[in-house]
Amino acid sequence: MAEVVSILRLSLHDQVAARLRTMLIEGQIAPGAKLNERELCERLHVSRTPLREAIKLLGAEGLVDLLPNRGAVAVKLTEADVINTFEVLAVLEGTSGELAAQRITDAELAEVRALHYEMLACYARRDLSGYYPINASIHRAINDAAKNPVLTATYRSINARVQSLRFRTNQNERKWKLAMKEHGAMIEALDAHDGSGLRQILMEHMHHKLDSVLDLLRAGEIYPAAAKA
Amino acid sequence: MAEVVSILRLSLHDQVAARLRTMLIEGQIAPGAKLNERELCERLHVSRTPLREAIKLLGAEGLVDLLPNRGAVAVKLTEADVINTFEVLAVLEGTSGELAAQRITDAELAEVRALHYEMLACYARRDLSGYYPINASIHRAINDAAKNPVLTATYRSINARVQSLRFRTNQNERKWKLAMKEHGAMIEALDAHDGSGLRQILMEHMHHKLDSVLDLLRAGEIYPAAAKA
DNA sequence: GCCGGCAGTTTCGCATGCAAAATACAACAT
DNA sequence: ATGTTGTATTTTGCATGCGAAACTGCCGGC
Repeated sequence: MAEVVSILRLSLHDQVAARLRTMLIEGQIAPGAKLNERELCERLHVSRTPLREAIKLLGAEGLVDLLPNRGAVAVKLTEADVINTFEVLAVLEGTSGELAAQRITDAELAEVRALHYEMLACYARRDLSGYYPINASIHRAINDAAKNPVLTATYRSINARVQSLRFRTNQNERKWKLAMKEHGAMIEALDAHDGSGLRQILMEHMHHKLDSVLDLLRAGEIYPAAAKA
Repeated sequence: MAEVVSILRLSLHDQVAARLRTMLIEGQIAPGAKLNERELCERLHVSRTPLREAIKLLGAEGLVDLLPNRGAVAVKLTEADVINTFEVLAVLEGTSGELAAQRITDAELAEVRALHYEMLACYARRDLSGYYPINASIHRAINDAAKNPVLTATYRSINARVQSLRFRTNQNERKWKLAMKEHGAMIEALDAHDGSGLRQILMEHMHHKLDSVLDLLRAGEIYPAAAKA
């Protein structure tokens, strides 16, 4: 009945996986919640086969836990999980930076710089909703400049697991200002093609982000009692 | 009719995935080969549903390429793919070492040392088939000592993609000797809890391994014409 | 002689049906 | 009242069926 958008140049299970991923990241499916097949079938207007295939995919991506004969639940990260995940993310992000500083082209650098200024504009206006996507674009651009698809894919996949948390951290003024300072240093390091410098900056940047996320977690704003399913 | 081993405490699609993974890694399914559903169904004595779910999983793991409406093919890594993969692996392995040096317990260290001597014994006898699993155990032990399950899982997953290549590199004497020397340095670094030192050693170790694999690739012993599907 | 279109066959993707496992609930015994 | 057990319902897992897309070989046109 509803508007069935039918750009069927993508296989159904991929579309389903994408929708579920969004729902998980945006918290429409709460952490720890059970993924009921029948219910999701109705909500997404698909049959169980493609849905099950999509769920298997998300399981491999680490967004849901697959319990044998008991279905799937949205992962509920413990504090330790978050710390471990960020530990890996920091390394990957740092590596991206190191390689990007060595391999970035002038055109790419110009684009990163442009995005940087756009982001500063949002910061000046304290426009959070404009800020987020631009910030993400910058990090993606650096990642791309590293010219290593394996690295990019790995980072994306692991990042997706904590994206729902990162999504919700509302910058306080002090941290936001610090982040902007760090971003300025990133541009300088890229300019100088200073790999190890950029590496350091990005790893620190990620550690600060971890702090924000942990604050949020400890405040219990995500879910009251943190215990892994 | 055949002996259907039925330790059905594991879901079928997981068993299928495990078997396929082994077949891919050991080269029973050649790189670039098409995975025919019906054929595999018969060979593995399962129906298409669990098989398809398993294939989706391997797709997410990066062991097969999923072509929409055209099934799946075993990945055929180009030289660039291999280089990119090892670039990431080197970083992850290096990070494992860095963290392990900081976090390893005395008991774990003792075990690594024991494995190290076992490996040296195999080297002295030039016993390759004994050498490989012990070598793998050492790297796994270091990985575990890093106490970061996310890191371990990520490493495992990416490593699986090139495992089939690593499997086949037959050490020449010079490289083998060098590897032993590096392994000695690893133990020293672990002993000294020298994180950045171990990190360096492991990254170099991986780069040497990359060289071996690339030699093999260029010699065309894996597949004649290297071209990604 | 070569290229483009057209059936036949194969292979894939999705829907559905059925059986087994897990869960929920209730009645019973202690 | 509580713990236990037996039963009903839900939910998952696997098999199969059907429609559609892609590959094969062939024929005719240029």
